[in-house]
Amino acid sequence: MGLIERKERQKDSLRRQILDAAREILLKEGAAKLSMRKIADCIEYSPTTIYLYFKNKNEILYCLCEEALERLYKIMDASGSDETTHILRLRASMRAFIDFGFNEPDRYKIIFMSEISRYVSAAVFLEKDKIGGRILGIVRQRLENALSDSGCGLDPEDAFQALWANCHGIVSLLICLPDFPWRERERLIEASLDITLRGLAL
Amino acid sequence: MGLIERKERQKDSLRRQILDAAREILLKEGAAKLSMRKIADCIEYSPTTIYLYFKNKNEILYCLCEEALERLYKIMDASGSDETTHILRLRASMRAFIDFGFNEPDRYKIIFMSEISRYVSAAVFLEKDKIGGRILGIVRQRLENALSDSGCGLDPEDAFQALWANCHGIVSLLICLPDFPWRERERLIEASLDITLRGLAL
Amino acid sequence: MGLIERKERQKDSLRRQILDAAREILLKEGAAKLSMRKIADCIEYSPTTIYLYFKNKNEILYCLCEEALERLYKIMDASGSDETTHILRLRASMRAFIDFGFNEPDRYKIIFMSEISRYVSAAVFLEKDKIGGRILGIVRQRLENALSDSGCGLDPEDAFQALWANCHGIVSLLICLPDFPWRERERLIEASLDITLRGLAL
Amino acid sequence: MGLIERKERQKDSLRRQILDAAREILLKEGAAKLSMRKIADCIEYSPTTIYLYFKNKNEILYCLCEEALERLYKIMDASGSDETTHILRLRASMRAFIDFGFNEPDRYKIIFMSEISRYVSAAVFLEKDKIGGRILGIVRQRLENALSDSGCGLDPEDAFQALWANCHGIVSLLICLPDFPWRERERLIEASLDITLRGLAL
DNA sequence: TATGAATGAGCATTCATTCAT
DNA sequence: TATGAATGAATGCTCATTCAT
Repeated sequence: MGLIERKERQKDSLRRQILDAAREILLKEGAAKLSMRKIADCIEYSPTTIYLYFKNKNEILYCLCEEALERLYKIMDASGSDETTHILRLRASMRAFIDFGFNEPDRYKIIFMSEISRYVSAAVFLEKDKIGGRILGIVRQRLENALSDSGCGLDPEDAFQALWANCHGIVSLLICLPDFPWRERERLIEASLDITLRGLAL
Repeated sequence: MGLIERKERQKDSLRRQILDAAREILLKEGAAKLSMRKIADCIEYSPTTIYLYFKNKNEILYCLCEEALERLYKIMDASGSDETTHILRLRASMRAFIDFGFNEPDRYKIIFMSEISRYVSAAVFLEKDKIGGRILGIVRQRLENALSDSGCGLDPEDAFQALWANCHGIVSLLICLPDFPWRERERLIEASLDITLRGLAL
Repeated sequence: MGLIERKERQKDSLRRQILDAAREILLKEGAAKLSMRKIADCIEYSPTTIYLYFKNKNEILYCLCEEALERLYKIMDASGSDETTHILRLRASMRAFIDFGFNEPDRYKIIFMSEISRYVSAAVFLEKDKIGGRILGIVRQRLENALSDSGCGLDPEDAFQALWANCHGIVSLLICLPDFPWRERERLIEASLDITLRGLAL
Repeated sequence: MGLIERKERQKDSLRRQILDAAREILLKEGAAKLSMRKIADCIEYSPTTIYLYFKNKNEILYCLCEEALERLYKIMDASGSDETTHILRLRASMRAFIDFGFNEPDRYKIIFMSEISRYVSAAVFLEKDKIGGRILGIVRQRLENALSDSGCGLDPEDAFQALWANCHGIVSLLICLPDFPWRERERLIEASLDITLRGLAL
């Protein structure tokens, strides 16, 4: 392997380290505490060095967002693969979405609840073949399948959008008001899924 | 009369200006970017002056939240008063909640979607007789009434929390991703309400 | 008593209140915590009002210094009146001086150890008939009496200055380094007086 | 050599400038008025830069104090080495202490007369092997030697503390009230030393 | 006599970023 | 490729003081 390639690899590697550090800080200390200096300390390079790999802090956040979307995609894609009916597969992907929100709230927040989401996720969700579009596509497809099974007359896109909103609602509300005396989480999620799916006559 | 009253009014007015400026900044630039100086610049007073009207930054945030909650309460309280069944009253208050989100997104965001909610509204939602608690109480009561009519076995608090989350989901997701090709809003809201209420067997 | 006089009295009275408040804060919370606002709060007038009675904060400190000097004078003047020999009277006034330092350290500091001392006390100590001069006069006289009794050949002014410095040394050092493991205070003071007086052949 | 060394020197130099500026301000305007900004203005760098050389303001104060103490130690350590008796060596170190006060009043004030001493030097004087402790140790040892020669029954620690206070008294009083018509300094110092040592029966 | 309103200057500290090397 | 040095802008907040009334 030639010199150039090795250099390229090394370059990639530090880039990776930066993103990993940034993500770790983000997940551990929250977005407010994520600073260039902290990233630098973490990777044991000088803050200046980071600017050789990323234009600025925002670009790092942008990349984190992309990563988070990829992570969500992978989870959604894997969800429900061993389920036997359309409805169960649909339900599995809704669960996966919600679980992602609770298990990795900072990633969820960066995708759906942060400043940056306005600039990043929006675009990414608009087009079907972008990663955001593919994530939605999974759920949309399963919902369509389930709906066509059930023969109920609901418009699939109406249904999909409402369903997505419901899933988002439960995650974002609990994240925003963590101190509210919520029902035990597992129970609440299941109740919510039950209601939504029954509402869709599924 | 006369002088004192005028002075009082002037004092109130600057207080108002401060809150208005703060709200605007908060919603335009996010909670992290809201600073006393920025408020001061905006109202064209010195930062020091703000401290004559508010003890500190937190008090401003608190007031913003309180104001928004009072507005929401008024709306919720008035909703559905001319409806004839429990279900219709319930549906009316869900609509009112959602409409508030779309008609006054700034206020909605302050209550349910900003980081400040973590410091302020939480407490306000915890206690039944605080304003947040009273807002929720309206919906909770109507839901209970409707559920007891229907005789379905759902736990009312489970149902309430899921229902709240669903209402929040539709508002917050549309606010967060305004560019997504949503179904026409009215149609989407109604579809969502239909689904949720049907899911509750109402 | 006429109106003018009464007004004068009232004016005096608020002036007094201000000084009393300032002194209290000074003694209770230390010089660093003495602020105009705090004085105002304490006397339950607005900060602005203080400026009707004193040009600025410095003038208040100046007055406090004068007061402290008067207090010290009174103490010194009363000291040793029941003692029967020159030496005992001298020793009593040295004790009085040192005790004043420890009992009222903030007053002592304002006279001998503060910024303001540079501007106030200096002048006040230069002239014999100013209060500072009169304080020193008491000790100086007693020392002279004692020395002339003893017939030792020391120059009285040399002796006086050394003696004063010694008294100041013990107070100021203990105030400045309060955490040092000093001998028990009473014992230390007496030892120091013993040494000094013996050094003067008294 | 060359580059690194030069850089090192430059780095040291700015550190020095900061400390020098801080010392100057501290002594000219008092500890309360010493601010990072003022230091920055003085050295014509931005306030931020100071934080590249010192963790925070306290560290600067600490360094100032340490430096001054080191200087005093060096002087005390060298004092009286050519004297032939315990008493003369003791007297030489008292002179050295007093002379340090008059020759380098800035440093003396930092150690013994500023408010910073309360936060910094205290600790440094408490432990025998810290620099402050070592300074005192020199005098204490010489005094003990002299006392044991003389066979007088004074408690050595009592004597030491009184002696220290006396030396401090003469320096600090003359510094505080420079305009007072003091006896010629040399004469006054010697008179004071005579008195103190005679008081100790030495 | 008293005050409410307002301010400019100041504070320690943190941050993202730039520049010369 | 990497960095050390430096900075401008920002943060929340306090204080002594002024001015018009």
